[in-house]
Amino acid sequence: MNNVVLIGRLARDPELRFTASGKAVTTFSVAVNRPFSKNKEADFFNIVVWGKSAEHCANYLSKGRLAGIQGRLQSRSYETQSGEKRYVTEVVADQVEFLEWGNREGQSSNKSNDNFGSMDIDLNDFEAIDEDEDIPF
Amino acid sequence: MNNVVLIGRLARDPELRFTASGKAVTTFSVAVNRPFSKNKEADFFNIVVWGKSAEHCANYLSKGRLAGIQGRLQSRSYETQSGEKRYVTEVVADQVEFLEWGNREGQSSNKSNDNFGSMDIDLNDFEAIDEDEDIPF
Amino acid sequence: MNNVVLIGRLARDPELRFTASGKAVTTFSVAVNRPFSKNKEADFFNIVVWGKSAEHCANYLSKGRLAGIQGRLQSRSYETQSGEKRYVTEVVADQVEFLEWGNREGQSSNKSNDNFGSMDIDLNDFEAIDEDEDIPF
Amino acid sequence: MNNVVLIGRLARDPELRFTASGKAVTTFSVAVNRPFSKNKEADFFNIVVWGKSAEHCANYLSKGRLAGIQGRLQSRSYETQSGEKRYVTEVVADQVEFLEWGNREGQSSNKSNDNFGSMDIDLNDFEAIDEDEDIPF
DNA sequence: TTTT
DNA sequence: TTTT
Repeated sequence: MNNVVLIGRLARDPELRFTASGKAVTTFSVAVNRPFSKNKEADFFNIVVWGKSAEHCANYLSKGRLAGIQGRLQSRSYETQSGEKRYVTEVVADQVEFLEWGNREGQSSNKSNDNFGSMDIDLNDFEAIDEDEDIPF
Repeated sequence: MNNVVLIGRLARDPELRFTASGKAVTTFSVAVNRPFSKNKEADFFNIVVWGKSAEHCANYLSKGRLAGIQGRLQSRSYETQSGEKRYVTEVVADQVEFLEWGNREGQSSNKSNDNFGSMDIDLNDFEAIDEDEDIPF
Repeated sequence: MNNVVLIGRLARDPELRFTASGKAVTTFSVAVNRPFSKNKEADFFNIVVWGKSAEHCANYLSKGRLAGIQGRLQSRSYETQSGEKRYVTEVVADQVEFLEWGNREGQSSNKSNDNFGSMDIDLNDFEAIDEDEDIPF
Repeated sequence: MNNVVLIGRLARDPELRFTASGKAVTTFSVAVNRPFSKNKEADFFNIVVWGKSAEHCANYLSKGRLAGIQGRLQSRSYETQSGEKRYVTEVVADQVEFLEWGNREGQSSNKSNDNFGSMDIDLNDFEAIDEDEDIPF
């Protein structure tokens, strides 16, 4: 059992990449406010989304937008350029719910929690990443 | 371990009551849309909130508002007027997050996920309910 | 967002059925103890499991066994034989973790949280149910 | 909303410390097996428990024991001895359920999911830590 | 190294 | 730097 649910705002725009085999992966950071914290403290977590949902996130989310995330916690290790082993903990999302909508330029509108309509997203012009390459946080 | 997280819209206005000992309890029903369901199917659940959070919900939530709910699942039995025993399952909320704000009369604005400011709510004029009385769904 | 996690003991043996199209569905009831409750109160919930996991549950779980359940809450209505409409809330499990193992006759052993090995289950001799027929709680 | 549920085995014995003001804090690492992973991969997470529950964990958990953990995800930064800023993500547990019991020396027995009986733990002989001192992972 |  |  490994289950995480977060609601928070994107701390930066999502980044969409592709594995060598063409699988989409989107990463972003989310700020989750602590309840009852007057000084507006937040925790920041790295989110990884795969597949079709990755493309939705890249297309519909942007910095500042509110999102609900359900997934699992994952620990991963990588080598630093100086040869050190480092450990990170991130959330691999199974489901991302857009709790706020708006055009990229500005004002948001609330159609959240409705279900997706059709969408025409263009998935060209994105950098490819190697399969199994480390997530580039 | 007993943990539930829901995001949905209030299907009706919340109802605030008080136990004989003065403890606040708010109940409402929430509609949670099923993902990928074009025909906009939803599941409806009864939510129970106790204490200070009950008062917040009564004051800030209303029909149609979007809320995030974290709590535990509870099964409860009661006698129907004809003497039958009936079982209900409801969610007892530990935490309710207001994902949409607006004045009671109408247009909503998005200040969600901010922390509470001060509030002046008047808790008079509410019906009392007996302590341990069944939740009146 | 609609997410439930429970840990509890089976209140009765699981029941495996099949839809007309051959899809496996297992139902059982689980008792979840309330924390800090000396008098051993428990909440009882109905669990529905579909597909391959349904077969695993029917084969490896039995009354009294401890299980971890992750899934989503579902509300469903049905007509009683006297024509009344009744509502039930149940948990549709995405994942069931066997936290206790043992042969059906008796003593349990703890190999929980290991991953599944191969298994040879015989799926004959089960009653068929109609597709979309109401879950028979 | 910030909610995590894990079931896993302790990767090492828990460590109990106290803040300057006398508040108990226990830390441990938990191994959560990935489902369907034949090669027995696991994710490892650091858990922090405060207060009375911290004392229960220190007293009843040990390396290898199975536990269910419910809490929230927390990001924390600290300075490395060489002056670098480092970020860690850990789980602050609200609730720890002991899914396996046994005496410290050896064989485990399954009385999990029962509620606590009385306990006599001696909280002397533990190192104090400064209030707000970094959790010593 | 961050969101509102 | 890890559990069964």
